Amino acid sequence: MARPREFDTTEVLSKAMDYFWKYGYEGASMQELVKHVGIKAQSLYNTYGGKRDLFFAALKHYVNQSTAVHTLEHTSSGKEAIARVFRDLLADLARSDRTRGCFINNTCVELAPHDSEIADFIEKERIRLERAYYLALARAKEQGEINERYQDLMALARYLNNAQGGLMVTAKTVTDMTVLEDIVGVTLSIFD
Amino acid sequence: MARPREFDTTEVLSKAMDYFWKYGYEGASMQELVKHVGIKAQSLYNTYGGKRDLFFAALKHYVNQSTAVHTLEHTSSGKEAIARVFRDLLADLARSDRTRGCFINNTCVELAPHDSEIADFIEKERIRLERAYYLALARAKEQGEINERYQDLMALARYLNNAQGGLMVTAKTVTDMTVLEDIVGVTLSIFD
DNA sequence: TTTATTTTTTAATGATTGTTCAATAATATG
DNA sequence: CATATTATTGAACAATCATTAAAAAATAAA
Repeated sequence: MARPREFDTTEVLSKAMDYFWKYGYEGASMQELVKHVGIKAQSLYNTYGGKRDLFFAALKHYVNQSTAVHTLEHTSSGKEAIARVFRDLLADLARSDRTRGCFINNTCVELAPHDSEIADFIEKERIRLERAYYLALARAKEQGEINERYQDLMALARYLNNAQGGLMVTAKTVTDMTVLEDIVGVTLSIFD
Repeated sequence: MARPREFDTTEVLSKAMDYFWKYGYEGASMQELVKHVGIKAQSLYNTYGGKRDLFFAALKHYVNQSTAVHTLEHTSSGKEAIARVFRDLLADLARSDRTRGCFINNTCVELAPHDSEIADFIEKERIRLERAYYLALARAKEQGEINERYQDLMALARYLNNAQGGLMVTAKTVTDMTVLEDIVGVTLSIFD
């Protein structure tokens, strides 16, 4: 009935995500982003709406392709699941560009204070990760992997979530991987 | 010899800090900032230089008026010094606007990847705080306040610094203070 | 009081911002 | 093939951006 789209929707979204992830919302200009994603401005506005809509879509795309929750849910040992999340994080930080940080955290810092809808989305993501940590901790407890002096598993989950978020911010300026390894080492020492 | 300045230099700088702290660098417009600080644009440019110069000056002003390092250095008990830093942090978060977060952390997220001079400044600040934590931990160790299974005091200092940074990011979306209290509780439980 | 120097004021600068207009091109269905 | 519908193209839009030009105002020293 009509002319078909010539680009892959999620491919362009992924490129837009890369750009916003690197430059943030205010730091990104649509004219530069247009060059980066490889389609013309009008096509972009037709398919995704305005800048904020595209940004929000990119943010949702980010959480869909992130792996922490999946790792926490699909590793049988609770303690090992948590350790693996942090191990994977360190491996990523050693491999890729550390300065990009976590897109969710970046957005939390930049936009959450000025966009309540995005703030709500981020808070729900935080709770989703918190729950995943909690369930892994509950499994760990059943398996006798939790030191008895820690009774409040929800507090532990929040603590781990916080450490993870902190790590992605700390990694933005730190060049020495030892710093990040030290942080993870002590963070996970509560299991010893 | 010449016409005297009609405004207080550090007073205006403090107002500029408030504005940049709230809106970030890219999110802040000079025309709005001018209204907020109460002097005309030309006076602003005469005294502080361009937008980035003013922002950098505001950031330096922020670290000069921050209290964590001072608290760590001027509390005799090392353990108590560290506990007090986190207690003060929680009190601040309960009292004032949580969404502002920490100006250094905000800037670390927004600008560190694109401005190496600012990244260097932030990294030096991180190291300064890390050292303050380390010295407090060394005092704590002398006073027998450190569990013997923790030998690497620098790793502990980095861990505490990371938890503090994470807390300021987490606080941006969290409305329930219990979450933040849980985080601090578990973070400091390594001393038990 | 005159002069030299600097601040303040008002208005404007060119560049860049996000977004859209108008025209052309490409498809599916009738 | 003709038509309806949507995608792409290239140029343009008003608004806002950081910054500054030019003139008036205020002071200290001569």
